[in-house]
Amino acid sequence: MNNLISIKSATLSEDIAQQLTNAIVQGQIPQGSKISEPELAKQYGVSRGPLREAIVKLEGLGLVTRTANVGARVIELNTQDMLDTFTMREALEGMAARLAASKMPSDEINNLYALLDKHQAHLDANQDEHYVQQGGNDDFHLRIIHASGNAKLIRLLTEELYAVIRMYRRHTADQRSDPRQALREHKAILDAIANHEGDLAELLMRRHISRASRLLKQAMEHSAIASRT
Amino acid sequence: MNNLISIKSATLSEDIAQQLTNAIVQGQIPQGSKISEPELAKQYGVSRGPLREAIVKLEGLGLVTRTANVGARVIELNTQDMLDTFTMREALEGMAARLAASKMPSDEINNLYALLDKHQAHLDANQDEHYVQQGGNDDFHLRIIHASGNAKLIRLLTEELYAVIRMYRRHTADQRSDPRQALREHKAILDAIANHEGDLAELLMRRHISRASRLLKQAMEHSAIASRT
DNA sequence: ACTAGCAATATTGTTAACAATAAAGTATTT
DNA sequence: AAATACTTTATTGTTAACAATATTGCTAGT
Repeated sequence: MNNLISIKSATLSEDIAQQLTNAIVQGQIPQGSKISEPELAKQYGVSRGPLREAIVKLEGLGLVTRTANVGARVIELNTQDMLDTFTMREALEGMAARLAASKMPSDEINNLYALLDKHQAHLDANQDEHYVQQGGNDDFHLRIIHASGNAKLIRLLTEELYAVIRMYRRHTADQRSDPRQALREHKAILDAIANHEGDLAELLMRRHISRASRLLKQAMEHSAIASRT
Repeated sequence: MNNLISIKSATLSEDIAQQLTNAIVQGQIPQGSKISEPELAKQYGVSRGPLREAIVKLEGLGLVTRTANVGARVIELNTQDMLDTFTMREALEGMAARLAASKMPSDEINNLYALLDKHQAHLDANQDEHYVQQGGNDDFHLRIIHASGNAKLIRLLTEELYAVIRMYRRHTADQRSDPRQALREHKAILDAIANHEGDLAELLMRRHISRASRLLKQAMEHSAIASRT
């Protein structure tokens, strides 16, 4: 069951943390469910020590909440928390776009234009398929974040907040997102960056995320996730 | 030695994490020093289990860095990391000020005006003493952050990033900060919030933090901290 | 004298047993 | 029959011993 992606990390604890993160983000461990230490330890074939360390890490990532002498539970997605999280994203990725506009080397800008062309081609080819934000190295947002050159910002967005964001994206399946509109916005942001217009880049990135957040909100309110409370 | 503030938490791990955080922020455990598990365990009178959990938490707070099979080291403050951190603060606290401008109830606004008056009185009384940003409930910034009403933002700023920010503040002693100027800026920010001018509040908060960051940079470059590398 | 390889030591990672707290179930009382 | 107190059970928190890795110090060779 766990032979999906079994990356041998340097330490068991890291390995388990990674696997647990994926399992939670992908919904294999359902929202609100209790994390039983003995059960999971047996399931992953480790002792409770490394498993507990992993749980502490997940708590830091905001994927589980722990209460003393009771245990850990997987968080439950709800509209308010999503809105709060995306407001933070607005602030942080907006700043990332601003920084990128002043620092991004021209060859990387060209790479990004090429990436957007690739996305465009993909959209033209697969007419109806809803163009998922892939989350890999082809993710426009990740590229902008890295281009900010701010190590702390990069770590916060790509390591600490990213898991939760991915969770929201995945569980709502981005049904109503309009991929062509998103791509247009990406292009506008990149144009601003290419022209070294930091103010504009920040503004556009904020609007882009704000719009995504509104769409997600609608999707959540009309889906089972909201009513699962 | 540790009877300074020995808060009995529900669990040993939390307790140790709190004590270690304070010890690092206040410099009792020096920057760059190695965290020896056996040593600290003996010192705090606990076994290595809870201590390790505490270290994992501190890693999440960015106070220590860990490498597998080698151990944990206290971070070393340096100018670049400080600038990166304060850039994030600009984005996040700027957003907090914007949100506060749209949400803050009028009685809390009055409370804050009273607080600033108190700060003013304190400055008038103690002419030369450099008005430390106290970090308690009297801290203007904390009040604005809480007024944002964004639970995720509050947690991030006051629980995850705050320890490191306090560390920078303390280790540079804010020598060159001009408390009267800072107070004027606080008043301007509060005015904007009182008038529900979100854009302005955000702009002013960003400038305020940016200025503090420039001053800190100067202080660090002319102090022993920068040369300790 | 300096470098390279090896042995010894100490530290971290992991495990399993023990203690303490909370949850569940049962019995007893009103 | 319902509610409360108590007992039992299971889970979390903690400890101490064991395994594995990295560092240190020594020896030998050039």
